[in-house]
Amino acid sequence: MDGFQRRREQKKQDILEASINLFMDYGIQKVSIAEIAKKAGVSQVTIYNYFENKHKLIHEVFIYYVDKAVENFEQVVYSDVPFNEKIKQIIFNKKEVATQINEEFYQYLMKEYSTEGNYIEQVYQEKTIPYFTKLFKEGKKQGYVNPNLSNEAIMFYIHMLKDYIQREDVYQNILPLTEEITDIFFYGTMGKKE
Amino acid sequence: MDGFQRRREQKKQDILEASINLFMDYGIQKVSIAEIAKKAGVSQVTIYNYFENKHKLIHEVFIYYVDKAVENFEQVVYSDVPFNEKIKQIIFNKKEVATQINEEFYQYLMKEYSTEGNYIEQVYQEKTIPYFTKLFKEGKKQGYVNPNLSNEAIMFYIHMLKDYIQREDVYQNILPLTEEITDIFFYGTMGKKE
Amino acid sequence: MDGFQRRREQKKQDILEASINLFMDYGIQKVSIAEIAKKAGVSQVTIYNYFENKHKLIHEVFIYYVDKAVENFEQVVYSDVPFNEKIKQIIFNKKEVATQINEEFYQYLMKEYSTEGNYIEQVYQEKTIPYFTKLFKEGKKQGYVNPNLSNEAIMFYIHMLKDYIQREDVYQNILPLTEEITDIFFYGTMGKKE
Amino acid sequence: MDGFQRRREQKKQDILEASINLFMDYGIQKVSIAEIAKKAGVSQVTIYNYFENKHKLIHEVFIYYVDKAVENFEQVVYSDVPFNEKIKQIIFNKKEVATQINEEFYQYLMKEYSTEGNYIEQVYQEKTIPYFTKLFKEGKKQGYVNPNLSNEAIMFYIHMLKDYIQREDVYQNILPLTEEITDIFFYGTMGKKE
DNA sequence: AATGAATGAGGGTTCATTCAT
DNA sequence: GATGAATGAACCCTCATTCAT
Repeated sequence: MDGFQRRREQKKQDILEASINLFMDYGIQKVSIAEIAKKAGVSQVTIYNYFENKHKLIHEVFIYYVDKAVENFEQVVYSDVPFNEKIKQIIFNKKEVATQINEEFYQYLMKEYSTEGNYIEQVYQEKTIPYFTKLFKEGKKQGYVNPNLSNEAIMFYIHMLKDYIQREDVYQNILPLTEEITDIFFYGTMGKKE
Repeated sequence: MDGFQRRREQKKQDILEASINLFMDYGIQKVSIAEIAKKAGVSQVTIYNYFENKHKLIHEVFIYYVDKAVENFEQVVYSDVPFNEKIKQIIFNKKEVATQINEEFYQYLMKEYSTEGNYIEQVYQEKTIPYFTKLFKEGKKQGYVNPNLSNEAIMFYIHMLKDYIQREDVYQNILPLTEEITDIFFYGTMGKKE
Repeated sequence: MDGFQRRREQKKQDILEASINLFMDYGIQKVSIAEIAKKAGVSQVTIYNYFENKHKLIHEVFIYYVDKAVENFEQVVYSDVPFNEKIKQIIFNKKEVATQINEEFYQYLMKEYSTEGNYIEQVYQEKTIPYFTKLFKEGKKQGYVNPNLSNEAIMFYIHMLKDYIQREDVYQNILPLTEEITDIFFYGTMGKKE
Repeated sequence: MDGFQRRREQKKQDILEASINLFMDYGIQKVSIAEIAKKAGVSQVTIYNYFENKHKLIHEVFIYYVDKAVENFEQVVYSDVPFNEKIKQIIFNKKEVATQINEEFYQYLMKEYSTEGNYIEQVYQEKTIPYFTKLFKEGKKQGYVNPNLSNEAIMFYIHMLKDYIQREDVYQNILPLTEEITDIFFYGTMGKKE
């Protein structure tokens, strides 16, 4: 990649990063192209040169985000720590984008167009589910997961925890509860067997 | 309340109902005053006569929504069924608005202004927490809740489940998992003690 | 029609008139909604309140224009003057909009959308052609039209003359040639039979 | 002309050809510099290197077009066929650009600036009119043109026919009428003398 | 109190043109 | 001389809000 290419790629990254940050802070619809342009330090038209229109930009931000999330997930799954540690990391590692998508993102895209849903579905089938399967097999072997439970149900719980905790308004308040929350995840409200 | 008053009150209700429905379906920002007016069968200006501006309208919709939710919650708590049934009802009774607010609502209001947060906080302190406390005491007595767990942690789980399941895109897919999900809530991923 | 209705109708007319004048002078694409608004003495948004979008406005201007033209044509056909006089009037009466549409109008609409074409076609079948038929029968009886000629060919000539002469840049220059032009129409370049 | 010069000249031609084709198909205003650049296989800036700005480009396209038209006209006039054949060729030979300019071209340039008008006027005085004079003298000698008619009037007819028939929307529909149309041109609506 | 009509401000997008390499 | 990248200005359109009746 020559200098031109590299600078072009860099600028694209800048715009994507500016977008993602603003979207996270203010939601998608509230953020205008003008704002993104300002934050990325380019003119509005430059954004159009790279992304054609706002929806295409959102789409690429979305892909960028999903890919980063999956990559992150992969790393944790293949890391060398016990099962319960992995779960904790998956659930609580904020900013290290999630296996599940931020709600407004998701809902926005689901309602407006369906292409994005396909991408998510595909990534899901090809990557997320296999990782989870591997993970749960491990969990069962280590005795953390009841073999009678379906993978779906556990995945649901993990997604939910991860997604919910990611919420700006939630994260702040539950940090002191981290231990208890993981405990409930493993042992339920009834508590540990002795 | 005389005829005038009553008709006035009725119209206000109509507007609130129209608003809440549209907000749920399309999100707050996508819904224009014109659309609300049309759905409520009044002119735009009438909305302004009752609510001053869009933000005030949202605010009142919000109050309306929270009050309804709390009322609902109260009923379940005081109903005559075992603890685990109550929990199931709280978590899975869709449409019977929640103890927790729809995310976009919340985020929107949190970001824009802080007044609403105070109201929620107040309702929380005065109503929601006491109900939960009563509920958990019951749960502990019936053996469903480990006495060592803090109320906060359990409330966190209930809120999360309720809120997450309320999501349009989620609800459809997890209905068959209902039983398993409640099981995990009570017994954790490790499963029942025998 | 009450005062409200009348004023509304009046304003709509104002906008249509402003549009048609500007379109005639500068072409359709060069004219912005802002300019029309200014000329009609209303705000841009008012135009949108009446016409939804620019294309719909153009469409209505178009209908307005075609209808006026046909009406005009009808009057001439049913008037009480000899055939050759009628032809002269049809061809040379400028501003009294034509049986045929201004080119840019036509081309623009033909290219962009096809609905308008249908309307023209319809008016053509239902009104213009019958009037022409009547007119030519008269012309043949009065000896101005060779019975061997098809109506289509004569209509072509009339349309052409009318349309061409309507052109801003042409009209000015051919006024002194009026007589000769009508002569050529009736007698050809070869000239009168004696 | 050396290699450099020649390649330069070639590129200019490419741009002019690309422009003229696009202008004919979509009208002047609808065609962007970007589109021309793409069709000509050069960068936008290259166009600016050759033509300074869009208006200058249009101007040169215009000259190019007029010159080609006159050249074409000249060929027909000096060809070795009878008068009526020449007329037919002038009028119906589509694509072989005309003695008269395409309307949008003309109107656009007339309205925007006046320089182009001068060029046309000049070509007109120096070339077109002399050719026509020669042509009509021939026509009169061969008995096709009434000697009492002014050259202006006949020129008007020819221009009009040529220009009108060039129109995309017209050309398609009048092909079957070719014979009749030429007949009317020579003999008028009253028909041939016997 | 209620409405139809009107508007200023702002958003997404396009385009002729210039900058930097 | 040629290009990819960048831009200011303008355009169509929407929306919360106000005016006039």
